[in-house]
Amino acid sequence: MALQVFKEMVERGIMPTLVTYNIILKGYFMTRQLNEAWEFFLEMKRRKCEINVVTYTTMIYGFGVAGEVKKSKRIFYEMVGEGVVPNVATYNALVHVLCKKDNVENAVLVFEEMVVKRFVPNSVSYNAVIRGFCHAGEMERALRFMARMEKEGCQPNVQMYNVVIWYLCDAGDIEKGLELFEKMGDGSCLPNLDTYNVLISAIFVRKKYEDLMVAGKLLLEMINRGFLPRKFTFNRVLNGLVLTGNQDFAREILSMQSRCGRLPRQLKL
DNA sequence: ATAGGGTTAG
Repeated sequence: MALQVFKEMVERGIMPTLVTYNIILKGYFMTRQLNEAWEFFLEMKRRKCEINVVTYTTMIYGFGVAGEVKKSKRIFYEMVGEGVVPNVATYNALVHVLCKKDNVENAVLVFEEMVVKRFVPNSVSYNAVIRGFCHAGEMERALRFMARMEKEGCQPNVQMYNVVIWYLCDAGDIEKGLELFEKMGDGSCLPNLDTYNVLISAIFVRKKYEDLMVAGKLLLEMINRGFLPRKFTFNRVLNGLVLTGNQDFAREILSMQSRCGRLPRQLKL
């Protein structure tokens, strides 16, 4: 369809620019037509297009996410050889690809190479590596990178916090998850509904009686901050409190219902 | 102008 329009453009004498070509190239990757993408790239070269950093970044990312890491790397080096200078987006694409389809160690090498070459990593760069560490179960290094990110003036966003908190809890370390959660409170990044759901759910995965008061505290806090818990979450925490002998706390949370318009229907105490 | 991130919970 896009190609149809492209043809029409040419027929009507509108000359496609490099931007046109780059968009079409990305289209091939989005429809997983790798061979067509490669052929189109060669055609661009044949037509003496001034292939730029966007073209190469599209190629590196496109082949990489499709699992063709070697090709991705080869294109990166070819680009440098052709005198096209990579930028932060190019490095980010490669780092992302290595995290997802290769391994974190190689991704970190590229990340550090980027820093050595005086490129300033941005939140996208940190996001990729931190997720890579989480996925590899390297939570200590994920946390260290998060600290480094902040030190460099990149404030992690809620989604970033949620991911790391989730992986910490998933590794059974709810304490570390809560620690990170507390850090959000005094920063410029406030927890959202997902943050609370992730933490409360983790408490029910671990099933420790002592944790239930924490779950209750979180539920109360989220309601106070205007986040509406799902019926499932609400009932489950209240049930848990009752079963662990914390009726008073359960009642206190229930009394919130009068103040908040439409809390989920409560259970009978 | 076009490229790089993101879903984690019953």
